Order: sequence, then structure tokens, then C-alpha cells
Amino acid sequence: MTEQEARRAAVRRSPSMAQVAELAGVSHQTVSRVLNDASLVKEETRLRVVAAIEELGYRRNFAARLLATNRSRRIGMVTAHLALYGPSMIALGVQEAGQDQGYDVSIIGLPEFSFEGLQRAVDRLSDQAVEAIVVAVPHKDAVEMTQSLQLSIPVVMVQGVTERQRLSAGIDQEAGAKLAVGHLLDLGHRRVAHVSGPADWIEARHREAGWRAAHEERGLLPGPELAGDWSSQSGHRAGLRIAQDPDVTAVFAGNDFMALGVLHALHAQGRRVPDDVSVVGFDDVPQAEFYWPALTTVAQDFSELGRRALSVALAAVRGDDDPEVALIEPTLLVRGSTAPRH
Amino acid sequence: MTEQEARRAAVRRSPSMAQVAELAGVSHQTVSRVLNDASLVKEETRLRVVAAIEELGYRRNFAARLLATNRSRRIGMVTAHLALYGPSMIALGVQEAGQDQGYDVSIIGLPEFSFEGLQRAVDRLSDQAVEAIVVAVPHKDAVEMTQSLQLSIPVVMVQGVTERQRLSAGIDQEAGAKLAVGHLLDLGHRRVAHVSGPADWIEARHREAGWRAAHEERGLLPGPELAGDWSSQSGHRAGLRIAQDPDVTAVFAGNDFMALGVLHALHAQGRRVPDDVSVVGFDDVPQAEFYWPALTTVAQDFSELGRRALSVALAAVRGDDDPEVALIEPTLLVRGSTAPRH
DNA sequence: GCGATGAGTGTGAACGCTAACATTCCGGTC
DNA sequence: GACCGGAATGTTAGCGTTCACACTCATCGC
Repeated sequence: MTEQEARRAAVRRSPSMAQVAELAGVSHQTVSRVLNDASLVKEETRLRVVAAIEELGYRRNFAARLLATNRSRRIGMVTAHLALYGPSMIALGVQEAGQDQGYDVSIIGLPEFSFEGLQRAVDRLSDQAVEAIVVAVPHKDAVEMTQSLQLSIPVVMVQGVTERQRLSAGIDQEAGAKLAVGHLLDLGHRRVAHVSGPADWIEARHREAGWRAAHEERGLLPGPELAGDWSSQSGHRAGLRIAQDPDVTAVFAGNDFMALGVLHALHAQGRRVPDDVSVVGFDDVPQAEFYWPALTTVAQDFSELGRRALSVALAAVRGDDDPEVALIEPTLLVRGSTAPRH
Repeated sequence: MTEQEARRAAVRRSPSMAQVAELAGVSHQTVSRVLNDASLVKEETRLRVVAAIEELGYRRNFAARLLATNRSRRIGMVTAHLALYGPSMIALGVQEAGQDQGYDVSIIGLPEFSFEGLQRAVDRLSDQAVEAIVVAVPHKDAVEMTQSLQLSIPVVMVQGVTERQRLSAGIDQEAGAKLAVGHLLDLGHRRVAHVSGPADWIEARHREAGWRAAHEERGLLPGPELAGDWSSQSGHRAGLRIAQDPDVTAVFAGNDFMALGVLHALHAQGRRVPDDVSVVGFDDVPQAEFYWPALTTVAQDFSELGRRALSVALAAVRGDDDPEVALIEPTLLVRGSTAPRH
């Protein structure tokens, strides 16, 4: 037993290309060729090599390959708020699309948004030699912060995109909000209250902008705006205040969870939905249909968004130089929580 | 320009240890020592090296390190149903705990449960040289399937654990269910209906077992059982049937989403909650408090579960040979959806 | 019958790190 | 002053790939 063999036995390394080569009676390079571009090797030898691979249960060593090629076939993703519906669906979409394309996806979740956190996350991903990074951090400063990092690999921004960045994918939040609020105004409501998301989220701002724009397009003044933070809790607080104000006959909540809080508060205060007050949400979480009453809301295809983001990233990796932007249009789902003003 | 330099320029490799060494006027090994175990090097040289690292923006190459050491400092995780609340929180917990301990976590989500899928996922993770794998796939066959894979690295099972496996972490589902159903029975309900999760989920079975046991302990017969699939949709279907049956005064839903569906159906049929029917859920999703009425449910600390799972995994990696099992106790949260039978 | 061609295969050197061993330096001892 | 020993540092050889190039044969054209 040579020293090398002793060592291999101790650490239980898996079989190497050299071992496969020896078993097949060829050089390690031929094995490599079989694995990478089989066209260059004679069918007969190819079969011998394949058999040897099979017999040894050989799997090619990722680290060695990466070291030699400097190509990891891995995409990094930075996200925040994985507990929320949207972000986690986006992550899922990126994941799945990556699998399909033969890329692994490393996801790092930021516990809270900060420049240092973003930097650390990006550092970690760089250590893993990712070929591109998808940033799904919807904070208003995320875009410039990310740009200030000066990364040498492609970075795709997801969410909160309307200013056309070079690489990005997003859902047209403002259009979605206009859809929702327009629906309420078309039902005859004159003033629609808005429970907004946190001011430092890009999405929250776009939805608010859409709400405002829908009023303006009709020459109306937007109703009261109440600050929320995406949680049902905050929606509930807003709902309690809305219930006090008999002038408010319609509410546009920044997301479904807040809408749920609003509904709860309205019920608790004895205001009927949709008879007294109409409520619209945003996101179409799977449960929205079963809120009481069923929630009218704006559906976004998050998982498609994730897939798009990944393909934009891969296009950039391949060097397709079109600055690609994928913008997805949301759709309105009308359910029982909205009715004409009477 | 040597050939090597030309190549480096082309691929834009980041600075290597050798370059740092040259700048600091030491050997690459000294740099390595500074990075790994600074105690062996004189303070003065250490500072020179650190300065050189700083100046070049050097980051140690993960692939090379892995190739040399065969230790990746990476944990793999296989999960399914990332769209559900529990699984995604568990993943989050594993992630975070990993970060804290200096481990990266690679998560692979199974689109649907199958042996091949599990195998593929585990293969991918093995390729990445993970040091341990956390399997959070709550399918009834997941445990034995995983064991049949005969992996050479530690595998920790999460969820659905009561038979004491060697390495696992879980929440005591049966205890939680008994808590919930016991609460209803203590309120004077004689028969509690159960909307169960899919039969091939371990969790679903344990919750069902708890529901049954709670009745038996009191010498009662369990009420009707309706099959669900975790979705509000299925809860809604079950709720419609429950509404038909005036004998049913209490419902234990296998999770909060189904409970929501039940609530919706009961409202729609004009049955009052909790006056006519009491409803209990399971999971305590953040929105449960704002369902109408606020949902009595069983809280599980998923994220803690994730953390525990990771630390069990790391203990195994380190070779601490106590077969460790972390079992977490759920707690009951009583809210407005339950009331004494009248 | 001999060089050119190209298909198929082999050889050796990276890639950037760590592990094992070798060497140097320096103060203290006999 | 030769010798020892430990602290500090250097040297060399892997780890398992890929890449660039070299080699070996048939086959072909003339």
C-alpha cells in the first residue's frame, strides 16, 4: 500500500478520474473527454469508460473542476424576508429555473436590510465563485447599494423595478395598483384609503404611486393614507382607524396580509364588507380566496418572476449583451370583498 | 508578460495566496498560516501579511481549499413544499444557524416528493461536498428512503419524528394535537371533527393520532374525519360538509390554512363561529390571529426547529457520537374561534 | 512510396490551496 | 565554540480536474 493509498483510505475520498482511467485502460484525459464532449472519443472506448465510471460509482469532483475552470455553474441569490409570500415564491422560482438549466442556486437570506449585511452576503457568494447574483431585496436603497459594490459578475435586480436598469426583472407594481384602485373607483367609490407598506420598500412606493395615479386620472383626490408594514397587525391598526371614518367606503391595502387585518378590524367594529366598505388587497396569496369575504386582489406571478430573473442572469453570464429587462404584468381578481358604493 | 500572467488577465482570476506572499515578502505557507492559525507566526510578519491581503483585496479560494482539505464547511438541506409556512420557516432557521456557525447551507427544494427526486437532490448535494444533510421532507416514506441511500455523511431528519431515529429534530405533533383537541373537549364538546392533512405526510398522521388519543383518554369517540391536503381549498370543502351536520360543534383542522377554509365555509352556510361551531387550527401562521374570528391554534417554533436540526447535524460532523434527538414542545394559543359548547 | 491530414489518444503543466517535512535562526548550555 | 532545541519560516508534493499541446496511426492524394 503506497502512502497515497493509505491516505485515500483514511479520508475516504471518492474515486478519481485517474482510477476510472486505469480501470478502463485509458488516460485520465480520455475520461475527461467522455464526460465533457463525447464526440471526440471513439464509441468503443467511450463505452469502456462509461462502464468503468459505473462500476466505481465515480462522480466528478466539483472542487477540482472549479479550480481548473473557474466556472462554478452556480448562481447566487440574495433575498430578504423569506417569511413573506412574495420573496419566498421568487426564491423558489429562481431555484427551479436554475435546476432546469443545470445551475445550482445558493440563497442567502438577509435577516434585516443593511449595507453591511448585503456586502457580507455578496462576499459569501463570491467566495463560492457564483457566476452571477440575483438580488431580490426590495429596499429602496438596494439598487444603488448593490451597484456601489462594483462586482465583476452580472447582477440582476428583482422587484421594485420601473426605472430601467441594465439587468432586471420585475412586476409592474404601479400598473397593478392602478388596476385595483381603478376597480374601486369604477364601482363608484370617490375616495379610496390606502394602507401602505413600509416606506423604504420600493414595492410599497410603486403601489402607492399607482393608487395616487388612479385617482388623478379621474380627477379625484386620493383618500387617507395609513402607514403599515406588510403585517396583518399593522393592517388591523389601520382598519380600526378606517372604521371610525364613515366617509371611507373603500380601502386599497398594500398586500393581502394587511387587507386581512383591515377586514378583521372592520368586522370587529361592526362595519360590513363589502356593503359598507370595499377592500382590495395585493399579491393573491393562496388563502386570499378564503378570507371573509373572499378578497379581491391583484395577482402576481412571483415564481415566473424568479424564472425570468434567472434567465436574465444566465443570458448575462453567457455574454448576450442585450441589457435585458423582464417586466411582468399583474392581473386583477375580483372577489367578494368589493361592491358598488351605495 | 509570461504565459501565466496572460492567462490570469484573460480570465480575471482574483489574487492568489502566492501574490499576497510575494507582496508581503514571505512564503505562501506563511500566508496560509496567518489565515488559519495565526498563533504560529510572529506578530510583525502577521501584520505585514494582513496588510498585503488588505491591499490586494485577497479572498481565499474556496475550490482550492476544498480540493486540498476535502472539507467544505457546507451543509446540504433537502426540503419540499417551500411554499408552505412550516417548511420555509424551517429552512430559514437552518440557514441562519448555519451562518452563525460559519457554515453555508445549500437548499434544494423538491417540486414533488419521489424517490428519484430525493436521490437527485442528495446527489447534487454530494457533488457539492456537503458535510452533512438535513432532510426536511415530511413524507411518510422519507425516512426509510433516505436511509436506503446509504450515505457516508450524517443525515438529520426533520419533522414528523417520534420513533427515535439516530439523528433527528422534530416537533411533538401528537402532543400539540392533544392540546388542541383536549381544549375543545374541556369546553364541553363531545365530538370533535378532524380535517386531516394528506395521508402520506408524517405530520398529518401524528396530528390525527393526537386527535384520536385525546378522545380516547376521555372515553369519547372521535368525531367525523375529513380528508384535506393542507390547502384552504380542501378546508373549505370539508367545512361545507361539516356545516351540514348539526351534531358537529367543534373542528380540529390539521393546519391553519385549512382552518381558514373551514371558517369561510361555515360563514357562508350561516353557521356562527364560535357560537355554533368552535374551530382550532395548527401552526400559528402570523395571520391566524386576524382570521375571523381570531383562530385558536397550536404554535410551533419552526425556526428553532431549523436551528436545532443544524446543531444536531454539526455535532454529528464533529463526531460527537451521542445520537442526538431534539424534540420541541408546541403550545396552545386560545383565541376567539373556540367557546364552550352551549 | 512519401508527406499531408485528421481522428483518436496521451502527456505534462497549471489551478490555489494545505499537509508534511525541511530548514534557518537564535539564545542557552556544557 | 560546538551543540542543542524550539520558534519561525520555507520547500515540496499532493488534491482532481481541464487545457494546450504532442503523439500515433490509418487514410488519402499525388
